[in-house]
Amino acid sequence: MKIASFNINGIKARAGQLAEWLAEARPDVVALQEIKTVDEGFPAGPFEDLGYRVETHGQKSYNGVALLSRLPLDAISRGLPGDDADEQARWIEADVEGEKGVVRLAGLYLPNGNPAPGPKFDYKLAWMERMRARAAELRALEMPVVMAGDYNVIPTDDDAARPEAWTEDALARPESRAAFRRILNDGWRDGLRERDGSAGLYSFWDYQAGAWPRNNGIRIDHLLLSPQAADRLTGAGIDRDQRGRDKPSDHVPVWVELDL
DNA sequence: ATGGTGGGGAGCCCA
Repeated sequence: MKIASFNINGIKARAGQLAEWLAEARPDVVALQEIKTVDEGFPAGPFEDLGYRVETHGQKSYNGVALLSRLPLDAISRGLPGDDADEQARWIEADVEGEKGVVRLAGLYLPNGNPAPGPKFDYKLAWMERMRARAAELRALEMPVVMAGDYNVIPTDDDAARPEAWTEDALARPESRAAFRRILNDGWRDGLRERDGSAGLYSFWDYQAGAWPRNNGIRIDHLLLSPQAADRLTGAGIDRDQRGRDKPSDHVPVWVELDL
């Protein structure tokens, strides 16, 4: 089972590129972030034509996540538990039925948190603690679970071309890295790192200041695996070439392959 | 130090 994550930065602007990438890469299921539309505005047709079922958790203008799957989905749920007053659409879950077994998949768009310090940074850290609580519940299922998405966290200095430029940024501040490590330390594995190391592998290049031609990238899109998922890991990768296309997202797809 | 580029959707907010 090939599971991917892709922050498409606006599905309406990216439907064509996404459909072409799906036809080439043929992931079984994709977690999308920043669809930036309400559910009714999501252009599902092109993806359904490619055999994908579309499940959205949308929001007007900002955020919004979705799952696209050509395998059966079950037990779909929307929203990160732990704060009924939180209206930001950043979390969606489903069971994905593979040939050899079921994977619980969470697609997530973790808050950016800039400027830090400030209320947005406080929201990010509080959201990460809520995520940690949900992750603990998922891990207790003792089944293959994948949490895939834009984490907006640069885990270590190896995950940035210019780490010194990010030291004060919400993506790399010690509090953000510590919160990410706390989740990992509860028993999750970083799929990209697990496979063949990840130093110098990036998933995001800013639109500004020539970040892409200079390869001034960062790795902030991650797939965290429960132990039962990690035991089935057979491959992982980043589809870096997508960043060089016309009108690209500032993120590229990241993926893992599981024997399931 | 500053400003540089995008998406969404209608004047800025967000990244």
